[in-house]
Amino acid sequence: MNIGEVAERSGIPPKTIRYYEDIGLIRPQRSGNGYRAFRELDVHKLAFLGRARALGFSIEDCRTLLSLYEDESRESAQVKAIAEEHLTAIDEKITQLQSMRETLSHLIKSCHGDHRPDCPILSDLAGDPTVVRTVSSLANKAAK
Amino acid sequence: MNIGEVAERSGIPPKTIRYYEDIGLIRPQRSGNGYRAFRELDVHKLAFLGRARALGFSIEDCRTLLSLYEDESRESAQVKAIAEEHLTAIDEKITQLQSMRETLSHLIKSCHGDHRPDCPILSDLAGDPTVVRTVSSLANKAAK
DNA sequence: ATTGAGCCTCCAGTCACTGGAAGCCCTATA
DNA sequence: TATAGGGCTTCCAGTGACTGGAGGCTCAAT
Repeated sequence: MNIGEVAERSGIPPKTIRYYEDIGLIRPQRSGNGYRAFRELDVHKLAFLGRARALGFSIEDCRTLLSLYEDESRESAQVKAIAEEHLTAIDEKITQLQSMRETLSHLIKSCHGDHRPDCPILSDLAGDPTVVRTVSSLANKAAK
Repeated sequence: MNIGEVAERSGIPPKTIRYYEDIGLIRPQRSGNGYRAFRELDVHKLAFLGRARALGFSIEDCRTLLSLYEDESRESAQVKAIAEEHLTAIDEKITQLQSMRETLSHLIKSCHGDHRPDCPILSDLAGDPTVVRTVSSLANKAAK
């Protein structure tokens, strides 16, 4: 199987497949003409990677998950630990984004959005404490 | 004012301040010894940038926001439009993360997390449809 | 005079790809 | 048989927003 067909079947673009080989996630064989020769196993691995990436796992997590998948003496606790750590990271990101969202939507609501220059969004960014006043506390959090 | 004091007062690390000068966000003057010589204006701008970044605006958005801030003939609608577009992007990210979170937490719940190798998380990543079956739909979405 | 902190520039690395250039290989058609 | 094209190859560079480190200059205090 050539890279094009594998890309089609796994949903991973050719460029990315080559990249994954570069960093050692897959090791396709080679044909006499220098083309990569993929087996079913490779397609399977790539699909695995695609799903893991879609869940937001880092490449290094994917590497570990793949090696656990291939390790018949693994303990499911190892996998679960990685997943739980990742879930925690996702929760933190969500919390941070929701905090931004909160502040931003308040600011947007308070802005007329017309032809006049007066703008509470800019005033707040400029540090004017007479307006909505929620961003600087956010900035403090981000700095920590 | 030297860079250290400015970093302290604005909350932006020295490295980042130099970077912001590199990309033209600020233009501090120079002393005879080659040190950057910051004025109050610069500190103010850096604090502005810090707050905008804390709200998740991209550097290019920050550049535009800063120029609007300095433009007395701006229209608040221009600022509001940028903020609204950013809010939409944040909402999309939150939605995507929540979808990951959903799937991941289901998988985690279904995994015993003990010394045995059986693991629904890995089964799902491997594409086994007999298990929880939520990731592949997620992968499809991400591919689009 | 020396020490140490603070400042300078420049280069490289992060993460996970993605785009593009230059060139080889394979198949089909004229 | 010549050629056109599409697919494959490698290698290099760029993305965003910094961050770390090396090597070296300046300044204030001892």
